[in-house]
Amino acid sequence: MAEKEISQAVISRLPRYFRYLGDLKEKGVERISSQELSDIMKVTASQIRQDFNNFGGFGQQGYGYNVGYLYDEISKILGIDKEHSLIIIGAGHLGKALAGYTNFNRRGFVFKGAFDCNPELYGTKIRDVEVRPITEVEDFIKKNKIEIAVLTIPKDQAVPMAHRLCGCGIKAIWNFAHVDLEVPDYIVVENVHLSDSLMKLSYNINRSEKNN
Amino acid sequence: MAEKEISQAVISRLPRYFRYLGDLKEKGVERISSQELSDIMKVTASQIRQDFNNFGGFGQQGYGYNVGYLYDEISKILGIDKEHSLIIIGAGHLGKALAGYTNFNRRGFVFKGAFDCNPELYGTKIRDVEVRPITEVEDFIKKNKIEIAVLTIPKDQAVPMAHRLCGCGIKAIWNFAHVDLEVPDYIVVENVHLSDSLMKLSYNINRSEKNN
DNA sequence: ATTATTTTGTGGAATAATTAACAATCCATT
DNA sequence: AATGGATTGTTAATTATTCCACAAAATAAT
Repeated sequence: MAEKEISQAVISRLPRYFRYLGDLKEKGVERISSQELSDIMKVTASQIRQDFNNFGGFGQQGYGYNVGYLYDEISKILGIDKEHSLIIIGAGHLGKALAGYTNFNRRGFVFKGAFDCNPELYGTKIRDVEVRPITEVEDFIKKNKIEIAVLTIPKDQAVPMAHRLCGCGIKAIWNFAHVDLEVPDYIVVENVHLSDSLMKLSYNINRSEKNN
Repeated sequence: MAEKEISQAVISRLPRYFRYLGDLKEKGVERISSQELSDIMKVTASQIRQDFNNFGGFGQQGYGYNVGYLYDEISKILGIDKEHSLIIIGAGHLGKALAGYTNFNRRGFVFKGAFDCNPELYGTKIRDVEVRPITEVEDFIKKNKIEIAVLTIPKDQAVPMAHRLCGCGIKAIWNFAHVDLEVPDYIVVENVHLSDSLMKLSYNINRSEKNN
């Protein structure tokens, strides 16, 4: 099953297409051409067509793309047409913020559990889910077939925790700790390094001041 | 002052170099070659040298790079050798989480104010900073010369809020709302689209399952 | 039905990013 | 001081990405 590998550059753009198509769908727009989408999204029409073509043509010559159909196809490509179970490790503000995003739930990400090492939090609730001691995490993952672990714990705890998680059937880690995790090939890691993002912003302030 | 424009691909890698150099510095490592750094960071030595050379050579032939010096130079490039004042708009969990990152403070990002439109939050405190009504935001920015506004509010409020902010001397917006902001050229926007990140993760779970 | 118009899918050109290779040059040792 | 070894800075080659242009195919109009 060796399909042509699709570059992460393309994948990174899909959620944005998805977002705009969702908006269009809500507005009742039924069809759209790559040119119209190009105008709205400020990317070239050529790139839009190229991107969609990576997955086989979704459009029709002389017509354009059917918004609803394209929306559904992208959701299949992204794998958000199915449910994904998810636990949050680290019940601080960030963990709570992520658990609270109703948006994620709508997209099929189901929040099933929260864990922390602070005994004061045990039994408290985040969106009807009670916080459990971190010692129970392995069992919980196995029993509930959890796919995704969200790591919102300090960097020094993140590496050993990732190690623990890899042994019990987890498929992916959404990592908010400011550290690179080392995991086996078959485990997916998606990093959100907020401080990196803020430094990029800082650089661009600097640059903008020099140029203007 | 038209220096050669440096690609955002390079800029995106600088914070990661910075992080690793900081770790090395703490461990007391004084010098490092591109090859050694390459082994640790899992990128090519060639890319490391190429990246640093965009800003003029920081190394010395036959010696390598001085860790402390390189660290300082990168911090200057990123503009984190100076202080940046920052306010948070939206005092929910995410806003609180970001305000609480002691890391940011260490990097020179100084948390000066928090704003919300929920009257119940007025006067409550986040790290010794009291939450103010959103109506006061323009005055506050002007009086306190705020550089960065962190947007942690719902998407439908984000666009008009960005518009308000642009008029009062803000330099950059760190945007956590799931929407693209339209701002003038001279305002820097750094987006953190968490749902996009989660969708990418979902795609990669799918892919990983097909390939293994 | 025929023709004109629209718009995709796609091959190839242009641009950008990454990697390889190596001469220049600095450090370290004798 | 001279020699050998190490390692950068930099040019060239390779690979990846983006953009252009147009034939093919469908829609819409007459």
